[in-house]
Amino acid sequence: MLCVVNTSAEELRRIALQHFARIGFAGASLNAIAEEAGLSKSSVLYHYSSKEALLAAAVEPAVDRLAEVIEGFTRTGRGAMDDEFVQRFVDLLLSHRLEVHVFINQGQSLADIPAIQRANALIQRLGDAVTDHIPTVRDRIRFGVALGGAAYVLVAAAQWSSEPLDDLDETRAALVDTITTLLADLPVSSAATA
Amino acid sequence: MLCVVNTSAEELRRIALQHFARIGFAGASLNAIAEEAGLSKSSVLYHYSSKEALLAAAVEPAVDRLAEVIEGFTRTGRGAMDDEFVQRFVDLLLSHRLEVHVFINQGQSLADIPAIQRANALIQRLGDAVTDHIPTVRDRIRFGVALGGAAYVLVAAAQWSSEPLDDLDETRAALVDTITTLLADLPVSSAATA
DNA sequence: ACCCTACCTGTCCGATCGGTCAGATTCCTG
DNA sequence: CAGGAATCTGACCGATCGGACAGGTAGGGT
Repeated sequence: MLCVVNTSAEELRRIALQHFARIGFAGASLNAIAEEAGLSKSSVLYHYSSKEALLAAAVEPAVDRLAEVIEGFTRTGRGAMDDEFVQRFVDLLLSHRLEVHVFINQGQSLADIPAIQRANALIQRLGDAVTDHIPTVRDRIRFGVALGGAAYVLVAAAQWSSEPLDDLDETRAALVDTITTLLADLPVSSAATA
Repeated sequence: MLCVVNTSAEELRRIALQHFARIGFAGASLNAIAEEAGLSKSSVLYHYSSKEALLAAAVEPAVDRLAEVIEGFTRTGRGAMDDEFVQRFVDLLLSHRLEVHVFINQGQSLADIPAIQRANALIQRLGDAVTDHIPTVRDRIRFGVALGGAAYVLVAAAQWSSEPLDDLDETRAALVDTITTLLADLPVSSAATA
């Protein structure tokens, strides 16, 4: 026990996250995860008491970051739809795209897992805040396309392209630019492009 | 055999599609699908020879439509990024959002199924066409956010909201408007907003 | 009446699932 | 060196998976 953070546990978390994102939580098997990590299924269940615990450990850091971002948005009210929120959101996607992909696409079927439940509540809160501030269907869809599309692009890039993020800074800038463009006309984003 | 299209088979297709979209193909069980349809697992395997065949039947019509839309886009070349393509795409999403959700999010893990393979090839072809016509990373991401975001919004609406599409016409108009806005600056869409 | 087809079912099978447990191995610490 | 915690493993369990198979039932055409 020399390491502060166990290397096997951390590698398992990484591999498991890829499996959960690729074939879904229900479809992923502890055996396959263990095999890719060079361990046995028993060793996986030694580091994480259950499959659900493994999922929780895999997504929890991302949920914490999401909580910070969304809380920073809802706390300051409607004036918060500025460049800072967009940049925080894009950075969250860039550093935790697999986790976001998991609780975006499997959030409903995994609602009984506390960590996922927390993520669902956060997204729900963001949606409610948007619904309150943005009255028209058009603007609400614009908001959804902006944030959802950004999330999709990163996941799709990871799926269909061999080298998705070779130019990370340019990708980040392009995402911020795109979202800002879509949110510029929204009533809630008076200071967006200023 | 009075019906031209078997009612049980069609209802199974519908229910199975919901299960595949919600918990993934690997996680969905024939038992659960059969139970929701009021049948036994054996009856499911009578109408569809295997689980994969059920998936293929569930997504195949949507893949056919996708082929038409993408073929119409790539055939006419770069000038095709007009309102007509956007409208066709939005209509495809509105009428087949569950199917699109399936082969967008599980296309890689289900690549050995012919129908999914066909969908993957189509999306790949669309991506290649975009990559050829759109040189800069910024514009490519803009394109991905537009189409991916539109797909995401409909799926997310189905997941988080109880009544997602009460105002279908307005939703359609808003999606077309949003995508057109994002694609207006792209070099390939000279006739987009004209 | 007959059969034939469509439709549905229960039973059984091998494989795999997540999870438990007892024991082996390693490795730091005193 | 001794000992104890940390790590890892194989054997095993009940449950469930997709699928094969034989049989049962209802209806329509001859």
